[in-house]
Amino acid sequence: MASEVDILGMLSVKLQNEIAEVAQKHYQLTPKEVEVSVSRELAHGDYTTNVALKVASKWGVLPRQAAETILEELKTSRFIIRNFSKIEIAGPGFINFTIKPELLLTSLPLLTNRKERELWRGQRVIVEYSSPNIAKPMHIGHIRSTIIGAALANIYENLGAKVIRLNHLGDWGTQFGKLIAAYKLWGSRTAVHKHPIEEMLKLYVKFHEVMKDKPDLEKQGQEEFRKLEEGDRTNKALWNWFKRESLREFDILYKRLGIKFDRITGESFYESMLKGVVADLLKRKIAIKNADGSIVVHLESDSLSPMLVQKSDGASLYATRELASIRYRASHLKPNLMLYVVANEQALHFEQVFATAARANYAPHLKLEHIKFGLVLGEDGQKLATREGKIIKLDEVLAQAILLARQIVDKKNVKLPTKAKARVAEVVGVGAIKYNDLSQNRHTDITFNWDKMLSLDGNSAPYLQYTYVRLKSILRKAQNGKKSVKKFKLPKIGAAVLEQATPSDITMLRMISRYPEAILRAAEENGPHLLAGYLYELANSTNNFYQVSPVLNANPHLKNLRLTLVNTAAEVLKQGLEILGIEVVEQM
RNA sequence: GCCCUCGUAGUUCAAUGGAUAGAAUGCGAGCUUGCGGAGCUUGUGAUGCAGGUUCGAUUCCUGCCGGGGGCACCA
Repeated sequence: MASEVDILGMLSVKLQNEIAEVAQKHYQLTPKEVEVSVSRELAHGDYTTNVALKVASKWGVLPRQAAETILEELKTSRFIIRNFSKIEIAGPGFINFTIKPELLLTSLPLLTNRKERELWRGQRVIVEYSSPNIAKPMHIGHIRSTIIGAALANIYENLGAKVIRLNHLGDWGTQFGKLIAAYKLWGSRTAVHKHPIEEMLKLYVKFHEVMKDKPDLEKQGQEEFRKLEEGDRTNKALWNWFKRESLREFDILYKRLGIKFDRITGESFYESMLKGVVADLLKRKIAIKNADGSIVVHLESDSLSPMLVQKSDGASLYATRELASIRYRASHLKPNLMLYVVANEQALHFEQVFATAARANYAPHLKLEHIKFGLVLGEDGQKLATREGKIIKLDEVLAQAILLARQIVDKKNVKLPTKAKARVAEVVGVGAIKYNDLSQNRHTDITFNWDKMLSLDGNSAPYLQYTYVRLKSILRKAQNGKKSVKKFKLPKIGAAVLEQATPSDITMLRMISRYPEAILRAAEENGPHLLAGYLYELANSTNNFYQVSPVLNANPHLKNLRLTLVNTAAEVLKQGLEILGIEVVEQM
């Protein structure tokens, strides 16, 4: 668990070795029989590095007497004396080591410097996220992939990786045959041009409604897709147009959400490679051809159901395109890790695709990972289905959130210029929506709820943004109108000032110091909520801190210390929120 | 039937196998000096059931119950 990315990590690793050594010496155990695990946490208001000693199966947890023996020896160690202010046995199996605050103080300036923690330097990471279907509105279900994916991309980038952000559009497949068929039957060029996605969705929904009475319609849709895949001019032109119009609408949303991609390539990009993939799988007997002409990969030996890679009419499938994309990306983009940020409902699909890719060796030296997340369910707790037109549109949710934020700004900060108010409403509204998703474990299903989605109190983005604003306000006052905040340089502070520090100062110092660890853990678990949770705790300590500790009116030594804490906390909050894709403002 | 996933205060969510299971919200009680009350302090209240592994289980394993999703010509 411990990695040497920051002062805490370095101390933990050394401590681990130190204790293992002493334990071995006294109890003649081999290194394998000594297991030392390290955890770092803020416990009982006191920041300590906690070491749980577990010595093989011999005694189970370390007995008290053994712990005391080890403790006595450790107390004479120069390393311990230099770095820790307090050591004590704290319950069965636990020895608490309290790190000297001055060590944390000296490492403060390094915290916001990402060069200090580039564990992923030289690695290439592909993050595929958002990936909406063209011709359909982006609904509330797309928000999770978009926001979680963007945050993960930022997290890996912050750790030094070269990140490639991919938007793999759903722009190919039978659904477009259906849309083309529907357009040919009932479509109007002017209507589609006026409200592209809205109109295309209407056509798609109508197609499925009519299909209930006329099952033949389904075949018609499949036929149109087959023609599209064979290069039919009319169909291709229609498809291109649908795609253009859709992207135009998506861009507005992405801009508002502050989401960027390095490549927007869609499934159709791999169209020319599909036949090659199928032929390759057939040739190497990974896939077999059925009597009806369909081609399938049997995965029973991997305890998976078979995966179809070509339909009996010769058309391709989702899985075929996925395999082609893996093959292409592995050889052209050469990533070390590829993350698919896609809903849990596609778990089987990815297991099948990954298993097949492994057999065909399409992704050597490349780790493929499905970052799955729970669905956003309707207020009735049931799945939201596009086909039935039962959706909550993303742009409506955003508009609502911004509106609500605006009402609050108008009330809370009357003096702010109108332009600034609009900006605050935008940043707060969008931030609240994003944070709502990023602050919770991605695995659970979310039941959509307007009130919760639009909540601006408590554990929410506005709370963090507000904390940042308060800190900046203090810094502005501290520099007394001189220059910009950016140029404000804090004087050096010596360790001696810590003698005057209050518990609240030390808690702040310790909270701030945990920042690198939060980013690391978020990457390890592919869970942005771990970073969000940390930032919330930091904001919490901060609000408590300036409630009880005067900054500007403190004596000069304490004032310097506290200004340093305020400045660093503000910087960490800003940077941390930026990694999550949430903006801050200077006043709100 | 098989597979994935979830089950924690009234509600919405946390908790690398570790210490007294944390927050938010709701409801109750407080906070004029000092930098912004979108805040702070404080009370209230929870691990679906039954086994197993372990010194120790919300966490890992097995079974059951319950919610959601998926299981070849949709994506």
